[in-house]
Formats: sequence, structure tokens, C-alpha cells
Amino acid sequence: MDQDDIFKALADPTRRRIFDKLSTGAMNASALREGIAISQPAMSQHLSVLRGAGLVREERQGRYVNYEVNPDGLAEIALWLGKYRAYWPARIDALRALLKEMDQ
Amino acid sequence: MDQDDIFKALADPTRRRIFDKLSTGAMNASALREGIAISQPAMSQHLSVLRGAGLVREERQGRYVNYEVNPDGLAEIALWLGKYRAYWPARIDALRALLKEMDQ
DNA sequence: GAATCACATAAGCACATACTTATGTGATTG
DNA sequence: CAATCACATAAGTATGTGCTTATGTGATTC
Repeated sequence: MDQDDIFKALADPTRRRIFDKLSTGAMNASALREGIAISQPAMSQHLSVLRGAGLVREERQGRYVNYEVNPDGLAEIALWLGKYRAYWPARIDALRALLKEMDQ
Repeated sequence: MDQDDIFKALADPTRRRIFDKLSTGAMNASALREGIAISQPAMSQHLSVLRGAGLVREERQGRYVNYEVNPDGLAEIALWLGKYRAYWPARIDALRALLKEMDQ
């Protein structure tokens, strides 16, 4: 779950799409496949990579496996981004607005 | 300069290291090589990828080419991260503190 | 203006990665 | 308990990627 694993995991557009879908709510691997043209093994492999990177968590539920976003992975990216705050100012108003939103 | 280019660019640890070094201040390709065991062509190729992703800008200065961080690339990552703000709360205090710091 | 410097580009190669088909595994169902 | 379901893993393959050596290009220097 280091930065290398995280960036490598997110380098694949399909995995970003899977992660994005998961962000709308926890769901199992079969539900994740709906709307994404991908085979069952491919989905399983992608989820394994996302899990290894700490971007996703899983939980067995009977014969289903429920997946959900793991905030730790996102926090790691936030920390990486934070290192370069000296270069943010120009276009970062949107991000600042989001954080204000969170304060409510 | 889309998200795919950005994440692919950052997926390589050498490129993240180059970007990190550049974040300490603009410098030319030769200066960037110092302290990083990398050939001249390899450096040139990495810089080309970073530039294509919009993470870095270049400017000819005589026979040198000066490189600097391009804030647009970082802003793009911030926007990506912003989509998942619902999952931030747990560990995001550091980021929030950084933004407060910027307000000063 | 010939040599040199800073960097880019070309071509080739070793390795990584994302997919496929086939099969394995643990849990539920009839 | 046999069949089926949800998912994981294995093995093979095609493509991508990061490096190398060799060469090209534009600018400076002597």
C-alpha cells in the first residue's frame, strides 16, 4: 500500500472507472461488472490490484464479496499532493471550496 | 494532458522522483540528472512524458532547456481527488491544515 | 566554421501488464 | 450431496513501457 502501488493501480483507466463506480456505494464484483464491458477474471484481477494498493477493501458476504472504497488510499494521494502545495494557488479554489463544504 | 496521461506519467517511480526534484525549483535537464542514476536519453524521455501529461513545462534558454512544475497538472489531480471527497474525512486533516496555511 | 555542448529522437530489446480461456474454491441451493 | 453460483487463480499471449546504444539537431565556443 505504498505510493508506487497506488499510482500504478490508478494508471489503468479501467481500474479508475471501477474505483469511480465503487465510490457511488459499496457493491459486489458482479454488480461492479454491470455497465462495464469486462470479463469476470479481468474484474477480479483489477480488484486485486486496487486492494493491494489500499484503494479498496473487501468483505466476504456468503458467496458474494462486497467491495468498498478504502479512504486510506485516497489519503495517501492527498499527502502526495500536499507536498506540492507551493504550486497549487493558481487553480486550487475548487479544492478549497470542497474543503469548506466538508466543514459544514 | 488528460487524466489518463497524468496517472500514467506518475505511475513510474523515476518520473515521480524527477517531478519531486523539479518541485524544489526550476532547472535544466542536466541539473536534474545530478543525484539520479539515469542516462541522458532516459531523462529526456521521462521529461517528454511529464510534459505531455501537463505536469511540467519547458523553456529553451540558449542550448539549455529549463524545466519547471506546471500547476495545471497538479490541479487536475486535485480535481480527481475532489470527486471522492465523501471518503476523505478520516485522515484528511493534514490536507485541510495545508489549505488553511495557504489562506495566510 | 569546426568542434563541442545540451538535449531530442530512433531503433531495438527485456520486462511488465492487461487480457484471454481454463480451472479451482468456497458457499448456497435444490 | 450434486449442481450451481460468485469469485479467485493459473497459464498463455499480445501489447505497452522503460531502458540501452546510436545518431540527429540547434546553440555556443574557440
